[in-house]
Amino acid sequence: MNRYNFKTVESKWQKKWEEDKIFVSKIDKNKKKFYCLEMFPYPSGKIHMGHVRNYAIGDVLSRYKSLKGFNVLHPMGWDAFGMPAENAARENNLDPKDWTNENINNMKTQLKKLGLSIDWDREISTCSEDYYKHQQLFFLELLEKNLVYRKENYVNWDPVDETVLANEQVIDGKGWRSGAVVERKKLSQWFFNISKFSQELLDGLEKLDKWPNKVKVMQKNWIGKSFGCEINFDIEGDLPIKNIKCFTTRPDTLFGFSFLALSVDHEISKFYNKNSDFLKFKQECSRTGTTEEAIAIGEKIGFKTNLLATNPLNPKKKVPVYFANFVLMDYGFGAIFGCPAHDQRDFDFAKKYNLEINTVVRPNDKKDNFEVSNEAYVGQGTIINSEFLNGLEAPEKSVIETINILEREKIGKKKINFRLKDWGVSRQRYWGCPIPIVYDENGESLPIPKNMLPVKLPEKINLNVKGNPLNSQNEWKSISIDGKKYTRETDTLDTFVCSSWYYLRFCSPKENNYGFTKEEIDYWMPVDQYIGGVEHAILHLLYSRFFMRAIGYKNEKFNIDEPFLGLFTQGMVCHETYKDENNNWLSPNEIEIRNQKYFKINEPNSKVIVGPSESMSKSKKNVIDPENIIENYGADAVRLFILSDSPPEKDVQWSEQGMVASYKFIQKLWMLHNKIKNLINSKNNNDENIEIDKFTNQMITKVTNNLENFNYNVIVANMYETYNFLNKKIDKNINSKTLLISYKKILTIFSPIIPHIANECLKDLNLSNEINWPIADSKYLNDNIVDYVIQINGKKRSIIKTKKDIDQNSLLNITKKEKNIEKYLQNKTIIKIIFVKNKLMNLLLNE
RNA sequence: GGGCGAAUGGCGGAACUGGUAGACGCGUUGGACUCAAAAUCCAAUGGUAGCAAUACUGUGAGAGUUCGAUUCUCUCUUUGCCCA
Repeated sequence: MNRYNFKTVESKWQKKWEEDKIFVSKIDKNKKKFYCLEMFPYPSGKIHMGHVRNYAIGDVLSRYKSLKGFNVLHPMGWDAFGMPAENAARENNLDPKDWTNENINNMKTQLKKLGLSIDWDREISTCSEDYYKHQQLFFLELLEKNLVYRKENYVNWDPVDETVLANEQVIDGKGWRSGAVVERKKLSQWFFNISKFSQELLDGLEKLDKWPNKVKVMQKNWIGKSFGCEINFDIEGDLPIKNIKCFTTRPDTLFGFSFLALSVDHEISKFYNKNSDFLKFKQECSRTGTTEEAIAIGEKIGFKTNLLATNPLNPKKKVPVYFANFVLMDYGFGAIFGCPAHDQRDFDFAKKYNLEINTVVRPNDKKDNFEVSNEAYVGQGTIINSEFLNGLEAPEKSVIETINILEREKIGKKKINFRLKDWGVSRQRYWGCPIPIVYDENGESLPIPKNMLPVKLPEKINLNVKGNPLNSQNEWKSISIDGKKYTRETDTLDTFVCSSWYYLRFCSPKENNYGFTKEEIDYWMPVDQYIGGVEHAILHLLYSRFFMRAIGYKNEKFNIDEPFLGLFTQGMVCHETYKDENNNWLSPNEIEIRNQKYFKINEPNSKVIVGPSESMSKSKKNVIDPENIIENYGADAVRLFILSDSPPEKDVQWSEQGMVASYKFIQKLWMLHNKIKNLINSKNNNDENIEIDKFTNQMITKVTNNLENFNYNVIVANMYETYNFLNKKIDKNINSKTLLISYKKILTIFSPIIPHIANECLKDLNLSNEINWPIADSKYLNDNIVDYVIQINGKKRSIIKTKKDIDQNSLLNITKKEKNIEKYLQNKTIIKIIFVKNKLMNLLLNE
């Protein structure tokens, strides 16, 4: 018997699958389709353990569905545009395209070594012209449908790098790379009108019953529908301003109105553009962040104007108007009415500027003379001090009632507000999809004629310039259309645009005229199971859901609204963290463990501080490279381990010991296989061994259920159980025919997890043809002997093996003779019997 | 601060619709093989008491519903994620 050589076996099968085009998918209308998609990777250079886990999960599902007879689409591609390529290219004086393509080749080789059942014929890369030219056409289509527009917007501007920063690139108000203080700058940018679909995107969530609830809740909160009212406040003062509009969700607290606050970007600010105090104030505001969090924590500051606002419900009352740093132009109308007693931000502001704090809601357990003191009261209660609103239940009834009054008096209007803002898609970067727009000499924008697409990205250009490298490409920038000269748009599209429709492209990867064909998406779409990290729970998924609606908008031929029928979010791969005595991170391969003590390798006196297990990251050095692991232990063992230790939706701890155990288990399977093979070849004709049939059929049921519910870690346990069972039984005399039939089924049900060795074993016994997912035979599922749990007063006292479907009295008679039960029954009477058929009998005795 | 989850041996985790808690793996301990070690194999392994049969106890804490609760309800504690 030879030792199992995973290297030869795995590469043999991977080669065979590729040569036989096993995973190449074609439309087959006689078969039910199954579209399994994992989030495609960014080609950073190497795969990491997170990829291994993600793709292992998807591969198990794909292989299972194939065996079940589905026509499976399981493609892979590359999210290949984006900043890392541009940065890496700049640092190493390379071309982003070369860098990216090299990484793709490298990662593809690595992925192939995992033995994934991927249809590589459908491979796509978002940075290839073949892909982005269709995206440019989509852009123009959306523009025609008025779903794309251009507007001025504030961005985080790094004055040293002369570049726009994403929010997460601003750290403590400074650029992540240059360290320069970030400024707010107004830039003209392109926007997708996602907010047009706010309500639809919210309603669509209801249908997604195969999505994790938490993701739906996150999306719902992100869309942030709120019910309220816009109110027009009359203004008096030294400016030609008659009124200001505010949005509020709490119009019922209007009698507590004590100031009106404006965003520094409010249109009224134009009257203060020459006021140096105001400009100074504005500067100060831009320093405190604009995130909602920064506003909640930060100090509330204001700039007082000479304007007065009138309370529409109480016209005698006039209150000051301020500019304030906690009012955002993005929300409502960039103006709020301040009610300090019932909003904490307003409260902080009022305290600072000595403004009135008028209580208008009391908690239900307080009296009408209740007054807010140390903090705003935002809970439920009853309206007080508000004339005709007094006594209303707040906020439910009082809000509706107040809106009715305001509408009747023509002071305000009911309004639904969404937190979801339009999607800014302009990026001042080179390595992205060019926006197919040109400008005439007046700066008016014009779409590029469709027959002039694609707008190709210029290649091999100098990236070591400040700002967007495309800006200095004068030759590329100038273009003539119908003899007239224009300048190209130099912004490129956010990479989220690329990933908003790639799943359509997988249906028609080679189609040249359009992003997809109707026939192909009608067959394959929607994605039946989408698998990826929860970090994309909001943006990527929301943008994709929007993009389908946008393509389908005013387009009768396209009627997909939800691209992903099922969603599964897998957990992260974690590892312990290590530091030396100087607080420097250490990587796991700088560590050795002896007698449960940690040292630096070859330094027995060194100190290593073991930190908590955290998700693998380069910065903490707690990274395990999949390439080495696959090399040392093989793909089957890695797949087995990465799926074994935790449920797929939860984080998993990487453990070297666990990895070794999985490797050893693969070896043990091979030894068991050889034992089984010998037995089968011995042509043993003993009586059929029912036990093995029973076990196999019950296992089929278990594994099938576990697959359907993503309990992949339990399937690994089922595999060990099966091994333990067979390893024990195999020494006895078993009918070789029965064994062969069961063994084939067993290998089949575990093959999605460990495809190489499973196929090798099947092949070794000439079982390779016609492999289908086995169906459990119900005659083996229902035992005619069952274990009855016998309880006395609710406590388990015995287990009785008996015939199935026995009646209560017969069971009671058997029970009474049971040795361990007799003693409990002495001198007691049974006052009640609870009898659960084929499960349990509980005897209640008097005391 | 708000929303959504989670809490089970030394560790990772099982337990179908309320019905044998701890499957399976890791680790640990003991044994076999070996001159020895590694590897492998066998056995034990929630806690307490006991030679044992067995008994008591036990799923973050406290209550409740129930013949019966890891599972359902309420309160609390800790913790994770998301939004702030």
